Amino acid sequence: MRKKTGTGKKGVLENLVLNERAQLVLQSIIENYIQSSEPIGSRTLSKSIAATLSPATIRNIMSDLAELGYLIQTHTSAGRVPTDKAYRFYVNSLSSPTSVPEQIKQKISLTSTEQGLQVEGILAEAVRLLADLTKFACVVSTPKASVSRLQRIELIKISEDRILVILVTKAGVVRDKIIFVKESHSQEFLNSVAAFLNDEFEDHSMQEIREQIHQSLVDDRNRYHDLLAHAVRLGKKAFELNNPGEMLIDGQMNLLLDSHFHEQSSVRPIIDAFDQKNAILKILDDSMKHKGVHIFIGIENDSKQLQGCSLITASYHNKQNVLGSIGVVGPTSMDYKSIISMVDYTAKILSKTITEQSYD
Amino acid sequence: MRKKTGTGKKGVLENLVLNERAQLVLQSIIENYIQSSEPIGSRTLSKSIAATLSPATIRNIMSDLAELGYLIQTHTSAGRVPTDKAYRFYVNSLSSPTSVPEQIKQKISLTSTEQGLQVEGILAEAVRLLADLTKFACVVSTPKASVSRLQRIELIKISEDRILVILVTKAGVVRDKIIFVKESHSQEFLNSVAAFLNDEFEDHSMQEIREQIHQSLVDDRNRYHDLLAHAVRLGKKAFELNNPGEMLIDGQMNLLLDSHFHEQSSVRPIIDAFDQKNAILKILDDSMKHKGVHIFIGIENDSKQLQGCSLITASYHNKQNVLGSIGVVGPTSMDYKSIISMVDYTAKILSKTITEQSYD
DNA sequence: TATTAGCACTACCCCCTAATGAGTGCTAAT
DNA sequence: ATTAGCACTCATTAGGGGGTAGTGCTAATA
Repeated sequence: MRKKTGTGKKGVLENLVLNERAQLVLQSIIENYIQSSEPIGSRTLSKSIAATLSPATIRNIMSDLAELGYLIQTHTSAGRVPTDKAYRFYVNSLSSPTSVPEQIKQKISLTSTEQGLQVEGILAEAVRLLADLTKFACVVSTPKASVSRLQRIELIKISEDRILVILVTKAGVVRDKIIFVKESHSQEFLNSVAAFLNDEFEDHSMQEIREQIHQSLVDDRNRYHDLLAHAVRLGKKAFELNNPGEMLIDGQMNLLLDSHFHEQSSVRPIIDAFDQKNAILKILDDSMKHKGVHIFIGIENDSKQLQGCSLITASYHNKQNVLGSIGVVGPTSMDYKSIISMVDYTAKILSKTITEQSYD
Repeated sequence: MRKKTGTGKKGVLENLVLNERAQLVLQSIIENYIQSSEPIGSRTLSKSIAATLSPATIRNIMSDLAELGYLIQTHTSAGRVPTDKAYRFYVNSLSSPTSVPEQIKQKISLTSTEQGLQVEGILAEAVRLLADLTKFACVVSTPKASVSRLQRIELIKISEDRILVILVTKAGVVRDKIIFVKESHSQEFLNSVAAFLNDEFEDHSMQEIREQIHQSLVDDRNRYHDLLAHAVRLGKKAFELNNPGEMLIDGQMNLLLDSHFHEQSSVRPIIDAFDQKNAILKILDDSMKHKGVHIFIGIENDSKQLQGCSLITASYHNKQNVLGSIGVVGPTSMDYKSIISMVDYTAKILSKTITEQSYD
């Protein structure tokens, strides 16, 4: 640790703000480490750095940066490694959003819409694309059923006591589930019920529909007629909260094979987080609340399992609503600059593709 | 290599068939190796083996087995390791299908049907279950669209030039895709068309439907009336070969973490095979052709990528048809005995669950 | 004749040591 | 304020010896 000159406490810090040179050094360390994923020493740095500083000077600066919590050493005589705090500083200082190189841009195009795939198909392609591009694991949350609006409902008789419900939302998501009934209905009757529900509820949000159905159950009790009664009863079941919100994952393998995670054990908790889903879903949900790219670095994550990695997310939307988020999960020492721009660009293309598809 | 006594060439082999003792030794080596995944020496074996043989005797037998291609040595003074040929011998000699232990049986139960999930949901649960149980990667192929029979078709207007087609098969699979049209149709009109198609084609196989539609296109050219003409035209598009046959994967991670694959590099090609899908799909398809459990050991696989692993598959079915296959992908040194029984049992439960759901 | 005990030999594995080298912190000179 | 120089630390590497688990061969034995 570097001695501070008594009262002045002049070093790298003036009112706890890094001076320009220190910033340069820190930035340089980070970028070097991102590339090599090995501790950076003062000598190597003095060569690669733009400004001409001697190793000794750099050592002093590094010492200060270490004291401020931007760097740590794995052991006494090793080089320095950036902390999560350093990465945070780094991404914050990346004011200018780097544009994606033209050759990458060309790769980011979604063709599944031409094959007539629904939104989930598009999402699957997007997440695969991003995983291939970044060589990390990628996730995307599917549009939330509760906020999206009904396009159409279909009721299909499967057997005497089971009906297949198909819900299509304006956002372009198709969901199906089976409901169980006590009495048998003919397919014709189900058609009438479906027609009624479609007339009544097209363009209403799922949330709204649930409430209204619950309402009518009370209001219309006296002027029951057969169709209405059954429509309400079946509708109630059909619109019950189904799948709570899903996500698609791709490229998990990339994490295992990535050099930044030196030991397998450090990937294990992340894999577990993927299996459990909820921690990651929460992050994706949160990132829907504000526009633009979101960055969660290591220790900043609420979930312990994810504190060994960073997430970069961006929301995607159609004309009217934010639908979900797409993101990459990688080591804290990932190449933020390029990954951020890729996620950003992919999310934009995804939004564009979906918007074009559902003119809605 | 053991010297053969001149003319007789009597050792372990009589007419190229292993004598009983050699079989016992080989089996014991395999079982030991499956457990420890480390080369087996004559001394260790002489202790663990049932019959009381001295290490020297065992060495002689081992030498013969090595010469016959059942065993190899990693280096001169190391123990023996079974070859793929040995595993083949081993599984062939496993005549009696071991029954699944009761406590495992209890774990193998599919609850997704209670949650009103469609066949794909059930498959997803089955493959996850099997992956958790075996600690290897597992795959399942979804029911082939071409062979399954139509339950119902729905046409939903998405925009002026796009129609969402939903196909429900008797096997319980819901498929959706979007088709593009030149002229705009009202939803009412689409309903009529769908009604017509449903009347006409319910319970016909997809293959059949495609042929018949192509037929009518020729036959009915003179007695065109609007509905029919459009029904044929839309139907043609709707029933065009869509998704070529999908598969669900789970537990890929297990492979990376498995001790049998000592170095990561050996898993890489398998991962690639998962990404490309076709090699594995082919195996699953093949395994649909005959009943029971199928075993593909290392070198036996057509695909180079899969020659470092073994696959154990079993088909699942509903009342009438074989629908697809479920299987596990693991190291060649997996515990065949228990894995086989688990795959077998899971496939049976899967079939039972699906059959019960679609009484069809 | 089949089996086994004994023996020489092999090669990996583990542990210890020494040498290397990248890196630091401190101090004194610039 | 910067830098050169120096002593020091500690991970990594290479080399050497002992231990060990294994082999193949031969000769003795049942």
